[in-house]
Amino acid sequence: MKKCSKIPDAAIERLALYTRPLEAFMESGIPVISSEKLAGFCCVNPAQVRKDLAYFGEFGVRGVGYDVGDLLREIRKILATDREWTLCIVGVGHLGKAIVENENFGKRGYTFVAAFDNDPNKIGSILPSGLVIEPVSGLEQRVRELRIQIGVITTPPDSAQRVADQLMDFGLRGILNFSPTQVKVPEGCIVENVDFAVRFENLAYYLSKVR
Amino acid sequence: MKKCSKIPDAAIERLALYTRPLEAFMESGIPVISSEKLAGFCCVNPAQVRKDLAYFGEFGVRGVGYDVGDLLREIRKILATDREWTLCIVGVGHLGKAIVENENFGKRGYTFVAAFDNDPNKIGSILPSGLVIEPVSGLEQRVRELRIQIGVITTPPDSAQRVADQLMDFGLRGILNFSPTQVKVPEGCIVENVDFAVRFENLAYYLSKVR
DNA sequence: GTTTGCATGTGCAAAAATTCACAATGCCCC
DNA sequence: GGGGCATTGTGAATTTTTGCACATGCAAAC
Repeated sequence: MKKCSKIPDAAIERLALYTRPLEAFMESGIPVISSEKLAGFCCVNPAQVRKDLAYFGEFGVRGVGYDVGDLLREIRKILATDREWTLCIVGVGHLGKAIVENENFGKRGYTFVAAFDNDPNKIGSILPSGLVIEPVSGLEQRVRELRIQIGVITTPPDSAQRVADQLMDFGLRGILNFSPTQVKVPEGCIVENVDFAVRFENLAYYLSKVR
Repeated sequence: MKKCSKIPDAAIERLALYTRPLEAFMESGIPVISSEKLAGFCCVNPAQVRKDLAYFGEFGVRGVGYDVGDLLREIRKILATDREWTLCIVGVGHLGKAIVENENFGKRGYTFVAAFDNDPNKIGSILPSGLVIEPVSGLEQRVRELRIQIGVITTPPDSAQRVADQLMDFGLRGILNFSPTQVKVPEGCIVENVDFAVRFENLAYYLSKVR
């Protein structure tokens, strides 16, 4: 196992990707998988799979492959998705609601414990999941008392940075920003900006090239 | 201008990113921007900005910078987002609805012309945008008659690939897949898989490293 | 018209990521 | 219990991407 070498961001990204087919194999009762097969499902090179895993340890058996259950457990340990994370969401528009309700999220144990919005018409109403929409003014108190670790931002872009700054002030360290702005955070905090209109723009580019 | 050199995917991704601050400058009436400033807003290296643009032409003025309006127009031309694209969505759950209604999408001229679902309770109901939910059985006819170019998949993961295959059969070439499976498409078709639980998993990883 | 200043565009070097290719090694079968 | 098979783990080669550093060229000032 390598120790000090820096691990590429892309490797972490792929690690998450690998879990998807692994989960499916788990359900189908397939006990063992080779790097070649797994790579096939994820459209990557088999050596890539092995190298990505090698950053963190030796999880396979030579001549055999990887035990599906073990590997899944190991990857979850690496990604730290084997523990409970408490999230809150700020901005309960269509997208915000969809994310809170998303079973893909929920199934993986990312639990939203609070939802905030500034719209007086929304405050007090109850989401299908049972969460009550609270005013943003209560952010500080709630973040602290619920020990919220991750803030998901689904506000309009012009409030995104402000909300992020607030959340950070209140002691939270991780942000998932869905608004189409690059939110910046100080050293020691982490932000993932996920502007998925960008994906559409890429698609448009590549589509305009073919044919 | 380089001609035959292959353009990195990451460059295309960043091009889309650059438009965000550019749009903001546009609104604020800032007429000209330097690669350094723009890079700052996007958290990249100024040389990177210049190089990304250089793949496609010379858009700046030496000693001055880039005209905001011109550059925005040029990037949109490159990304092919200056033209109208007709989209449909398959799977109108929370996420599907959020995407159709998303103003960030709508604002950029990506118009959904049809929405499909298999749930009899949903079929016939009208989305806030005015779109009527149609049965998936009508997919072929509608894709052809509306000349739909891009399919957005927000079904559960186990139907994603099947839906993609159908869409492709019906002549569509581009797919934006939001379900947590890697959808595969034949040569000449393009798919963007956007599994945003992956972003959460990355966040969890990096959060577990700090402190 | 000439000079000065400044930001672009780009060749080249450095760094990073990916892929190859093979030695290492555990399992299964005889 | 030993040999062969299959697949891992990994050093080295390759490819790709990024960043530096500076020559280039435009504009504005004088």
